[in-house]
Amino acid sequence: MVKPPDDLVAPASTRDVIIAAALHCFAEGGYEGTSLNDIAAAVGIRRPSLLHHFASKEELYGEVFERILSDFVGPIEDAAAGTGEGWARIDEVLVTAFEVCAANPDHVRLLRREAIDGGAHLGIDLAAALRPMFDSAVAFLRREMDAGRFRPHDPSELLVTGYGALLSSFSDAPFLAGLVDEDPGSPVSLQRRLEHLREFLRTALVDAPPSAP
Amino acid sequence: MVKPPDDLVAPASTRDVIIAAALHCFAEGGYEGTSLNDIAAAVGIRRPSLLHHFASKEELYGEVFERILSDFVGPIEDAAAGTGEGWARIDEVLVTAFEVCAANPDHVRLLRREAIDGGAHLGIDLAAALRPMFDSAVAFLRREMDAGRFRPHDPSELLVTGYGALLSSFSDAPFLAGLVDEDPGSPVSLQRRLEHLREFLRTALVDAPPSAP
DNA sequence: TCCTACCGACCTACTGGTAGGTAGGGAGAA
DNA sequence: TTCTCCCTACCTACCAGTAGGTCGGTAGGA
Repeated sequence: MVKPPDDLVAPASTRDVIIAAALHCFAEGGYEGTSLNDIAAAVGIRRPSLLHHFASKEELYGEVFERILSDFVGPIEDAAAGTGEGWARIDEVLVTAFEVCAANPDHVRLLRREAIDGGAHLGIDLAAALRPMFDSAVAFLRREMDAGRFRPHDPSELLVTGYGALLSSFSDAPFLAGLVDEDPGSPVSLQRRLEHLREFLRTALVDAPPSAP
Repeated sequence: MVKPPDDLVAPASTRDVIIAAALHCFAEGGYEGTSLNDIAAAVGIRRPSLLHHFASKEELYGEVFERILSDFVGPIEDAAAGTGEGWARIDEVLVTAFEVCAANPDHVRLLRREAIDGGAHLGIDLAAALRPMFDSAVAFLRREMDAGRFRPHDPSELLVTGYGALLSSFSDAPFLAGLVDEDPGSPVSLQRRLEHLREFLRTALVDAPPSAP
């Protein structure tokens, strides 16, 4: 439970290696589709050794999710905690969120799996964890719309739309790769996707495009 | 493989009942998270009886997916096969797709699961099945943009965005229900969501809103 | 008399988890 | 220094439970 302070000294503790391997396996195959043997094999140890570090599969999954919330959702929350106004603020959060997603595709996939399973899978209440960020985003959007800086939309609908548009291109990447003749994870593809999302959202939100041809 | 003609006579053949139950179970728990016992219990028979109708779990899953493609993707393809022009055509497809999703939330969830798993899970190549529709949609969008009826966007990026925005609100419904204080499946909620998607897409695509206040 | 639909009993493989044991490193005492 | 003690990390062997799938048999309608 309590993290020992030797985390600072050890370069990569076995626990961390296990969590990283488990995150990848769970993202790949889901909770039910991943056996403790799979994870142990990825680490290079036997299952009982793995269970020496984590009391149960469920507990391991919980820690994996803590990791996701801290090093994936965290940076996005930080960016969202800014104080900017208007489109610039949205843009900053969008770019940050996109970069975090691009840097951690496994995180996105597992997050998505959890969302599909209801977000309250195993002692995890994803919605409750994300709700503060969601609510403040709604408040921000409403304020900006009232101030006339954004076109009027339903703020929470808008967020759901953005959420879906952003996450889907990462969580469904292997599928989408079969629709377009390109690796969605390639730099050029990512760059194009980000620019599209920014331009698309800006067009929908801001009254007049600043420099449309 | 070949559907027997007695489908026409029987009001609901055991096969169909099994497929329907399996679709629900798979949507709920995923392929790995669903046992044949679960499905058999939902139907009201024993596992061996179920395996009398389908040779294996994998074959059953395949037939479930055929069902999804035929009675879920099919109607959307039909709507997309129209000959309209400009926003009206997009709108028609969007509304149809939305209604199909709303009427078959299990289908959406299972489709989403499959997309996350890569779309080529068990002899199913989802991307290949959807690709013709996708390609013709890209061609349509490109044509309309070239004709100046839509703002310029990358057509395939636009489709991915729309795909994500539309499907996510259904596939992640149980999670999103925890973000907003409302059942996303309620009629009023669905209506608002659809109107938002239409308005949002129209704003982004069409140069000037036809009747903005 | 078949044939279809169904069932109980059984099989093997694998699941999460436990029991018990061992190698090795550090601390302390002689 | 060396012997002992203990603790951590890991192992093999095993457990009960459940997975998908097979076998042999039966009830009942055509």
